[in-house]
Amino acid sequence: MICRAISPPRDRNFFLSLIKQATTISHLDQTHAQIIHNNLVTDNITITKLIQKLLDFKSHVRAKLLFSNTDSPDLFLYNVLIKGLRNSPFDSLCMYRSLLQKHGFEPDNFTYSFVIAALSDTVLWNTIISGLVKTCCFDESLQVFRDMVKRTKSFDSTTLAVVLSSIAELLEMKTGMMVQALALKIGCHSHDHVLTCLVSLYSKCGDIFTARLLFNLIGKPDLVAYNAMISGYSCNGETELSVQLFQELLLSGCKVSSSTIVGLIPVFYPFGYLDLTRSIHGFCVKSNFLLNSSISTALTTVYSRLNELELARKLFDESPEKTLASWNAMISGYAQNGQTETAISLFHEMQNLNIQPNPVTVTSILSACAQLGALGLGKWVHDLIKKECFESNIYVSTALIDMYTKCGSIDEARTVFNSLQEKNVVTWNSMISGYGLHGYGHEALKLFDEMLLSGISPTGVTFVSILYACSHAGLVKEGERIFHSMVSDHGFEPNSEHYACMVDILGRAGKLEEAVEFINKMPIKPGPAEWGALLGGCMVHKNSNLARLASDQLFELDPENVGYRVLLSNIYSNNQNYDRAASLRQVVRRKNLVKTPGCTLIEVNGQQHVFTSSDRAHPQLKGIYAMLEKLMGKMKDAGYLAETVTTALHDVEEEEKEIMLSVHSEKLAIAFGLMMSEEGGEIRIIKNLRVCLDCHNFTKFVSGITERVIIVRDANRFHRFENGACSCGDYW
DNA sequence: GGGCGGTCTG
Repeated sequence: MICRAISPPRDRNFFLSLIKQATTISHLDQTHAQIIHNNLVTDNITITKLIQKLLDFKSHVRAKLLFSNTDSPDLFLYNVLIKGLRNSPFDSLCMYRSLLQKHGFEPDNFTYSFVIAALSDTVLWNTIISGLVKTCCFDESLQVFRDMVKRTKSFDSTTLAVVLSSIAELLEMKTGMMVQALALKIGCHSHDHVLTCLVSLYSKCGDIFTARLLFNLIGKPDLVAYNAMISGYSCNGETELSVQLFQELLLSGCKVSSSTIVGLIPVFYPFGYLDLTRSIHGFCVKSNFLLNSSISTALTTVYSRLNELELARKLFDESPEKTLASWNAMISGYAQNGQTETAISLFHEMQNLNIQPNPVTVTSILSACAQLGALGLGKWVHDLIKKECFESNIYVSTALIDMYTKCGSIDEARTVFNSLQEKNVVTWNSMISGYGLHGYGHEALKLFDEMLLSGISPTGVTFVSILYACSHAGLVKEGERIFHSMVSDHGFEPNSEHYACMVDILGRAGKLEEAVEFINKMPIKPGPAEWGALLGGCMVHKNSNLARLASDQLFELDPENVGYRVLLSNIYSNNQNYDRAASLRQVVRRKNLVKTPGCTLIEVNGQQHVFTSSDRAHPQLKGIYAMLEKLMGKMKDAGYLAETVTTALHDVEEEEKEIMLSVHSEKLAIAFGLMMSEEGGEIRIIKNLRVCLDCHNFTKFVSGITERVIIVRDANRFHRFENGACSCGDYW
């Protein structure tokens, strides 16, 4: 077609006018062919005009191709290209760089104005957005992006890729899909890096199916794309597929990177891939990947989650370059597995090495303090948080609330709660369960309503917390109302924990028959939690027949658990059924089941003291026993009778029982607390088991006689003793 | 263009 149009040789002006008049790309094609025919391709003026016209027609690819075939481009041609490519700022900047590097031209004022025009359109915006993403200001980066879309239409694939990674962090699937639509609109949806970001976004939002479809659209996935997909499978619990893709990558002969391994390590639920973790570990040893701190941190984490703390610690100790994340992984590993003292001592070690903690570190330490009841250390950490300005971090403030409620300072917790600008569902849950722990059922219910009003959706945990609060405050009607609203208003399918809470509510309130009926009507098979709750209710209300029913189920479901046998034995003793009580204890002994020994902790001047039953080890023992004797004398005058019958495990002589009871660990701790504190000061103790009836009674008397407030945290809740009464209303 | 560490129930 083109050949037919070729005419005899013409001069440059002729072609310039042809170019100027061209109204379609095909006109330009014809003109281009004639220029080639007339050997005018080396004429910069003609070629420049041609390129300019191509750029006017937005045919950037053709313009760039023509330019790359130009032997000696001059400054003017460069300027034309930089200006014409301003809507593809990346290309525009590439031209500018090539101008400086390849040809050594001095750019003129026009060059600069064109570069700046390109920059202000897109690159400047992209730089700001990616800067925000790099500093984890994801919300702000989205705001800037929205601004950019509003003010200029010139976002490019780089913008979208950066924004998508931000959206993936925020898990805003809907926004992500809108950006995906924009990508389709401007024709960069099929760009590999955009697709890779989309794979990552869909994986993080849990839609692994779509993620895989998008991955399949990438023609020849590079390592980064593979890494996104491998880690996507892994964090969605598709461990086998993750490993499969990893093997595929290895077979393709590709050299994997540290990111590949980090993504592959199964740190997410479901746990239990110990063998796989060991083989990844082995692979890392062979390929020297353990020198990489990210990999050794990820392995430390997964071993911790598998309860393999020794393996985790070995990795941590052998890691040549410990980052803050390595320390945090190890500390949280200990804290989450209940090795709270080790967590704290590792924290102190870190401090001695002058390594500054970050919000992640203090969150774990606060969790350890909460479990331990270490109020002194918790307050010290709170000061540190204020000093370092970590208060705005939602994890930190939530952990702080949890620490204060579990250390008995519910008012402090509420102060922190009120001061927060941002609260998520976990924050609300912590405060609600805190009120439950302290027996403040009505406050918990009020807070629950406030939470719904503020637009936060409750989770399963919220309902456990609120039902638990109802149970500990004897709020049967309210509990039943919440349970029903959970199903009908919030569309939740109750799980075993929720059913157990309801059994607990009914059982504690003495509605034992109703509780049994409730269990029988459950749509799922009742487990240890439900029967255990029933047994607890039977103990409070001294019903040995139903206790028998519950324990038969429990012994079958959980034969190794001693607690249930002890509970049943207490119920028998209580009904003077000493034979049965004794035979149960025989079973415990014969089966070599170990009863958790009771112990009580008290903090004096920031130092923790632990007492066990009939403790003989404490250096101030003499004083403690003297104090105890003095108290007993005064209490007997006031009408105290040891609750031997209901509490003791053994059918021994009355006097002997009394001696046994008198040395329960909480009594020792209270006596010690009285000795060590100022007149009128509060005493706080923490017990690992549920407080027994006698100790509860004892503490009520002590609070009356000594005019002290005594706060006791037991395995279930808080008791605040004041003027001879307890905040639980003898209901626990 | 991708990766590791943190809060709430029983």
